[in-house]
Amino acid sequence: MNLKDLAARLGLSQTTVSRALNGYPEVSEATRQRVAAAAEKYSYRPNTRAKGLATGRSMAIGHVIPISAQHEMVNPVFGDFIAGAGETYAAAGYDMVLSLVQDSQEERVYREMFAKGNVDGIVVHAPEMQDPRISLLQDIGLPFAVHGRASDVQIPYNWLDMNNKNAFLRATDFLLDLGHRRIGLLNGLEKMDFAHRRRTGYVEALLNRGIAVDPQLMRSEEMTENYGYQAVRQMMELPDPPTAYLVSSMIPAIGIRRAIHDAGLVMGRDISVITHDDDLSYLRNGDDVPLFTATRSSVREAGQQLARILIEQISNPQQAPKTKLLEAELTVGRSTGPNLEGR
Amino acid sequence: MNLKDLAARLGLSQTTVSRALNGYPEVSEATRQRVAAAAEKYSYRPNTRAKGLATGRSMAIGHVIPISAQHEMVNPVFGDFIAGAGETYAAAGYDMVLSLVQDSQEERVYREMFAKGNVDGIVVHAPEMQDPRISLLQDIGLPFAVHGRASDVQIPYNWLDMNNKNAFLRATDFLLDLGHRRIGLLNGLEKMDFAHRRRTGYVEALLNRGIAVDPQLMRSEEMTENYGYQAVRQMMELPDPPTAYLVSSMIPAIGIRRAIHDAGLVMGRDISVITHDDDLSYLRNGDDVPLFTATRSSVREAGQQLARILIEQISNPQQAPKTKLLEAELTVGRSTGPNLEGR
DNA sequence: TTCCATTACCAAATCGCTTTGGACGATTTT
DNA sequence: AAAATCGTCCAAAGCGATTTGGTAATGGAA
Repeated sequence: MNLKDLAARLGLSQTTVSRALNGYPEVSEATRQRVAAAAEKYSYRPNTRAKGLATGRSMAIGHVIPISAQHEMVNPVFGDFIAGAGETYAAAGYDMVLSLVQDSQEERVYREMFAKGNVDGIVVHAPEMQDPRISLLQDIGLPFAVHGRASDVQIPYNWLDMNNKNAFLRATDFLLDLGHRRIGLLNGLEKMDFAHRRRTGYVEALLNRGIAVDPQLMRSEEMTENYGYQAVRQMMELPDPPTAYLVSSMIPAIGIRRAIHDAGLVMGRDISVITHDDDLSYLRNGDDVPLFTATRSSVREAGQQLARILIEQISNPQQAPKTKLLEAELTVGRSTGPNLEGR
Repeated sequence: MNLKDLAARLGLSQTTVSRALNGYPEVSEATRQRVAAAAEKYSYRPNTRAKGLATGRSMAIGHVIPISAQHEMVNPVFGDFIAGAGETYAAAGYDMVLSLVQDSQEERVYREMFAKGNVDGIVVHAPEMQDPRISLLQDIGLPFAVHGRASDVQIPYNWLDMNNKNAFLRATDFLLDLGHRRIGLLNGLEKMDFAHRRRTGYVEALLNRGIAVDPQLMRSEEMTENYGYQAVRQMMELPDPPTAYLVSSMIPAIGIRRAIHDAGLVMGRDISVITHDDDLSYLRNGDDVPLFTATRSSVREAGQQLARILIEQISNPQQAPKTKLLEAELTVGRSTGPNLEGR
């Protein structure tokens, strides 16, 4: 059933039917009702491509998920983020189109998306410190919003970020207050902007108390379970091993827990752990009492809000870019306790 | 840059330019070269919507991800699956469009997708035993392929599944061979087809050896870490607790490990665990030696292959449906050992 | 030399929608 | 009573591609 058929069946012109369905005023209330009823009856839905061609808009938003050539890893956070974004899109009538792209090909893909015109805007995932994608998108003039920020990019753009620095500063403070002085940092890849900010918070907290930063206690890798395990095993071998660890995600935190257990120690008593918790749906941090002490910020909510920002930008292109900084909350679980060693 | 402009710049008609770019024979080799060069120079890309309108195809494939209203959980497997599918789509020139939908709304969404015509085919995720989506899609005549199967649906359709029954039969046999007689099953939700098949394999293996099936040892829930933990804690309280567990995914397996540790026991010595492992990129089962004994089958590869099946079906609509059954491999890790109790 | 394929191109129709620029009575204003 | 306004509707022109149904020029066969 297309517009032509529907109009014919109603004895009206396509113009009138189209206007009736799209809420234009130059249609009498009576015929509007009649049209709506018929559209319902025949379950008429305007063809997306035709509508897009006529309006110049595609009612779709692109998410380009970078796949690093070396690791071929999909960020586990991603599922929940798009679940959040998807809710917002659905409510606003947008589709979501996904491209998984080798990071070397990203520029080409963005340009193509624009040229082919199959999205009205783009969400940029996993920004690096000096991310070339931002100025690229600015140049080609495709509306976009970034999940995170790029520290070294100065032009204004839409972003939504968690206050990474503050979260890790507070977490480090919390450990320091418990008497810990040797604190291991298991960060994400250092080129990622969030990892850089987290390290900054950690370092600042230490320096505030006059504690030297020991490079041996800082690691930076892709956040797998095994990374958490191996890194802690190794740090435990140090002459003066950490009594506490700060880690960027629940997944390596689970690896840390394994390493602690394997060493015959008890997490929260012998060794403290704080993790960042993205509040993933399948990896809840305990149901009643949180398992890990954690800085928590829902990535799903981030998805919802960022989608909203982008949609606003699209429907109002000359609007100034919007930004939003979410604060993580520190929830105390059973993975932290006072430093029992010496002093 | 659109076709009209490009044609004008070349002093050719739109027809000829279009034909040159799409490889039709009625264009001289010389002009084809000239057109290709100009297209490259101006980085011309045909507008997707216009092309789609003209050809009647959208070059996009829909993935409808069901979100259960109660749990609001995104299946963790999903990220890796679409990473696999995405590779195939990219190579074949298809886009991927995602809809996250409350499961109550699924029928409406499928019908709309068809009516609006914004996908050429659909991948059905997480089929249940008697899944109404399959006959629905058959009815509305939209090509589709299912990741998994629906036991109670008899009509032929495209699917790709892992041999769930056989995997769990072999895993159970493996535990029985090690002398275990009390084996707990931590399954996924029983309404899901895969969970039903896995239980069938488990039950069959037990019955083959004349061992009675104890309902107290079988659980069926959404596969979170906490589920694994709680279920095992509870089963440990039984008068005659299991000496081994079989679990449907790595995530609850991690919870099981935690429960075992918390009880002061050692996994692989005091209690054996076998998990199914979807080979998720961020949750590898150990780097060198597998941590868990596991039945493994790459969900990413499943994505690749299922996408290929669907694309074939789309480009050749009267072709008979294709099916593919993947066998899981049983890899022995450090989570299993002989039953030390009694006998 | 005439006729017929073949080659290489083009004008215009088409896909299904939105939107522009009227048209035509009925009502209100002057 | 004539003019202006308003409320409803419509025909036709886009949007940017593909595709149908041609035409003119060339070369070989009859």
